[in-house]
Amino acid sequence: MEPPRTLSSLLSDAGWARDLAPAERERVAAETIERRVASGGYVCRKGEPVDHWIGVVDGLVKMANVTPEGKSTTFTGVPAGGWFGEGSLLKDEPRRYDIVAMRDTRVALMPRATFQWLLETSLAFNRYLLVQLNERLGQFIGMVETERFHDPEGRVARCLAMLYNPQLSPGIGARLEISQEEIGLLAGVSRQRVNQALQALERAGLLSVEYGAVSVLDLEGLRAFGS
DNA sequence: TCATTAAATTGTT
DNA sequence: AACAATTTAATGA
Repeated sequence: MEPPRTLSSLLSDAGWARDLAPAERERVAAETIERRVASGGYVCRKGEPVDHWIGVVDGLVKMANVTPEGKSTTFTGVPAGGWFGEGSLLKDEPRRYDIVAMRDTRVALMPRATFQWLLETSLAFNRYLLVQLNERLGQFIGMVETERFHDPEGRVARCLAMLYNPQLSPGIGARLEISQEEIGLLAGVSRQRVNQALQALERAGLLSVEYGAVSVLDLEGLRAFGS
């Protein structure tokens, strides 16, 4: 049923690659490499120089920051089909966050030079980055101005709305492969609470829960839930 | 292909 | 946190 996720499918499904000429697409594919990261491993670490724009071919990663005392704060997750790191790449600064694989994951590494070249030549690429930056900004503003942090339903709803973004991953269907435990790690909620919250959100008609996955039925409803 | 088993995930307490 | 129930994946005949 589900086609296997590959580097080439990630590149062909990506919204920013749609308008590329065949030759341009070939160049991107030739210069982008794939790397496996075991569950719990670092894709990249805070403070490292930024040499790549990174896409998630398969799996799930989280952007997090750990204090020396070991307390970790997770900012957001990136599912298969998502790209990240453009902020540090554009500003030419060291990596600001740790990127940790939440399960066995394959990532695509696009060299800085390729990124720059796309930035200068592709309108679709610029549009994609604009939408992505704006989308993130909106989500973080929502997090700041909302008081709903404390109830699990709001946190889970917000977390899923951030993960499932069809605007950034047009090829992705409504189905989001993620376990309730992983949602708990991202939302900062216990797995049990995630379970309860998902059932409540399902009753509200916003999503449907499946084994090892959830299907988003009403993205706007999810976003509005925490506000 | 089917039956059995192990592993992962879910739902409840 | 612990437990049972359910689903999926793996194995071998």
